[in-house]
Amino acid sequence: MVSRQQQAQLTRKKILNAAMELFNENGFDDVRVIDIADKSKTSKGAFYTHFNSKYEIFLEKFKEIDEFYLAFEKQNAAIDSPALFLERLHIAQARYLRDELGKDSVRTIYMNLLRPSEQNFVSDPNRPYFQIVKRQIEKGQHMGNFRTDLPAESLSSQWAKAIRGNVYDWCGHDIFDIEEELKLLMSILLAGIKA
Amino acid sequence: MVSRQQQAQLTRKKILNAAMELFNENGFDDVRVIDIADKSKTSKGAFYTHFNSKYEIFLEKFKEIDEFYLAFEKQNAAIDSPALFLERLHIAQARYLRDELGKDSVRTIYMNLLRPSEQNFVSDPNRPYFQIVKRQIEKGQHMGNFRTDLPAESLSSQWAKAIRGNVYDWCGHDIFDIEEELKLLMSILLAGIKA
DNA sequence: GTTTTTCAGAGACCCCGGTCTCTGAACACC
DNA sequence: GGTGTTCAGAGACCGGGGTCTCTGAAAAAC
Repeated sequence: MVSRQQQAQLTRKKILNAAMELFNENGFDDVRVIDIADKSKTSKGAFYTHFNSKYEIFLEKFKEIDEFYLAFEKQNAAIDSPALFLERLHIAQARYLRDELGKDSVRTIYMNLLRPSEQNFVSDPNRPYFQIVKRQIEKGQHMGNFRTDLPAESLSSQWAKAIRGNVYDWCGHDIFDIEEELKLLMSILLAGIKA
Repeated sequence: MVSRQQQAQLTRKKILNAAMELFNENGFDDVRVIDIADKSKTSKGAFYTHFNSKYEIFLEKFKEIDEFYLAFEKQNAAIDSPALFLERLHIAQARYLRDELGKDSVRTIYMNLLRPSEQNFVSDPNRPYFQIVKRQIEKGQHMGNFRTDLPAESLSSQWAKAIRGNVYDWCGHDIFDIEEELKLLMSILLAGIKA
């Protein structure tokens, strides 16, 4: 017989796999916790011993977005202009949200981030995204391209908020292409942080 | 006996009043539909003949925000500089959200705006807020203060989105003062739309 | 080896938003 | 006034997220 710990880890994995498949097939709202329990041949009890909520397990899907950012930074280290880097980064981000994750998933995340219990991982300043943006803005300041009346810290957090507004609007609407709108927004933001 | 219509209107009003009191006392999440029915001496059936959801009745509270914008515009018609006008408008808005509505209510609205069924009244371009912002930006363009490579329509909608990002972040966090953050954000946005 | 403790997990249960059905009074028509 | 029709409203019911309790096997204690 396997140890209790091993068994538990296996159960966790079965639940996670079943959930991912179901979310991909049907979207967050149309998957019930009981469906996940059935598909993974476990139970609600098992589900809630391993995850705190249906939303929490959904979030697992998004852990990889940080890898996306880190990969982007590595691949584009050669870009010298911070403005250009930021532009490319965010266009890639917009495409990732639109084409990889999908509007519905992003909507689910943005909704649940406002639940009182959740702490907002999206705007956690330790995430790679922030670090990357901040580094680029610092770089731009040192190069004399960006204004220095505000610290890089402030500029980057304001930048990120504005971007989040774009994402929020996009995922709450039926229409409008996130990439096109993003370009407009960035043309204002970039002009706003230039020296 | 009163007419059926009169009776219905009275019921509607009783429900609305009870709901407003309860929401103010306990906040959206801690008020159940059955509480509203009980307090108004009606029933769930009555509630749902007059309102489509618990959220819909909550929104009634916010209809007045449009009056706030119109009142602001009337009172500040003397401000000649569009940049100054926009700054004052949004600071007043931030205070209104923070002090009149409260973070929790704003959070509830921003959450529910992402429900698939809702159409987003917050970013409806016909609302007074947009009209006001757009008019100021047009004015600034005519005065030669603001850039004209993008139409006022675009500039104002990007502006509004960035502002929404600020509100979204604020109501999803425990900390951070919306007014102070807004000033930082606007210092970037204004610089970004200047000629 | 036997007894005690722990703990993953099954599933009955609770809670609450929203729906459905049924009732009785107001209205329309004669 | 009598008869059929409409519709506001009462409240049973449903669906689904999340909780509680109980069980039986693994781990610990002896």
